[in-house]
Amino acid sequence: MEKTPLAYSHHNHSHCIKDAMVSARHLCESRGVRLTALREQVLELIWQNHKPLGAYTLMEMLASASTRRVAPPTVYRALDFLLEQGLVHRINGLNAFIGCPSPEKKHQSHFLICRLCDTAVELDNNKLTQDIQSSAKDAGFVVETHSLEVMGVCPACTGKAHKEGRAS
Amino acid sequence: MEKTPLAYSHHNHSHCIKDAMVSARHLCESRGVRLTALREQVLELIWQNHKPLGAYTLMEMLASASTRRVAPPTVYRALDFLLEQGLVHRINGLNAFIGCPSPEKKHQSHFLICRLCDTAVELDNNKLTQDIQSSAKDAGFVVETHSLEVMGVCPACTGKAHKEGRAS
DNA sequence: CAAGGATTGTTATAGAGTAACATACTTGGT
DNA sequence: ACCAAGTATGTTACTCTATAACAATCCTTG
Repeated sequence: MEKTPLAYSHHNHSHCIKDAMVSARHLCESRGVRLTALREQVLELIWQNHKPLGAYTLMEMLASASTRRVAPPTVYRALDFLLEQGLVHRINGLNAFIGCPSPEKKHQSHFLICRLCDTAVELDNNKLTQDIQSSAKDAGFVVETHSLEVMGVCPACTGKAHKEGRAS
Repeated sequence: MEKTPLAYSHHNHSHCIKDAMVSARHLCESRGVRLTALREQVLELIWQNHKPLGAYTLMEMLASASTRRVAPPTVYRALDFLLEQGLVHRINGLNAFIGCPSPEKKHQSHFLICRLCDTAVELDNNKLTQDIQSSAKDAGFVVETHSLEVMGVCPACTGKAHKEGRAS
């Protein structure tokens, strides 16, 4: 327990959002792809907090933000774009999506997902990626992508549980 | 590339099935849980090959095997039981289920999933589990379970691709 | 054999994702 | 400025995955 990820502590989350939006705009510009109003809006909604959001939740958020009704393809197409550009990741175990904190560099996603508060933190652990690749290679397998999802309890929730334990 | 998993080579698959069924029966007996006819049938269907099967595919197989119609809850309940007992695993990335080759020992599931032939092989790599746990621990996270799904091309399909490459 | 729990059947519905086609918006060439 | 082609979005309908709720049936075990 050395460098606790930001998501686990109180922090000015508007910075997270702003940073994500700024780098998304830069990234899309430099790649010559269009970060349209809709895509930007979806990305911003996803970044509202550090918890993965389902496509249908996003759909409702979009709908309530704009009076008009929003159908599934609208949000799925935006998500497809954001996934392609590496701006968001999909968490298979939850059928949900979360913003990527480092979209500029291609990487495999490793997540710590808290059972209690739903917060999902992306690990940036290159050694793990290499361990996984070498494990697969030992079996003669050619790796293209991989996904690692770790379920458990985050440090913030562990702390709360301790306090409650003492109080009761 | 040392010990190629069995699933990648030609093998007498009836042995795989029989082994799985025998150990499932032993396991359930020793645990005092009931491996009913339905559950046994679902497990046997799952073991038809080394490819993950979706719940609805299993449903159709059940239906066509028994004239009567089979509804989703029937197969999902059997799958829930088999999952609880560790007799099958769920592959989140595919919404599919596959038999566990070593149900007697509790473990985290690591899969190599071939994009070309769909074969999914379970790795038995304790070191990887420990690496993942220590990575999570560094972030102050208490691990309960994890799932690792590696996508790519299996050695059998890599071989075929090479042959085709030469031929054309 | 009766009572209680576990298992399965049945109907309906929720949740996640996509196909197909219509409409609108950009953009580059003339 | 205008048109054509490509890109993006709207709309409708549908498929696939999974579960809720309740009824009927099947074990046990006293």
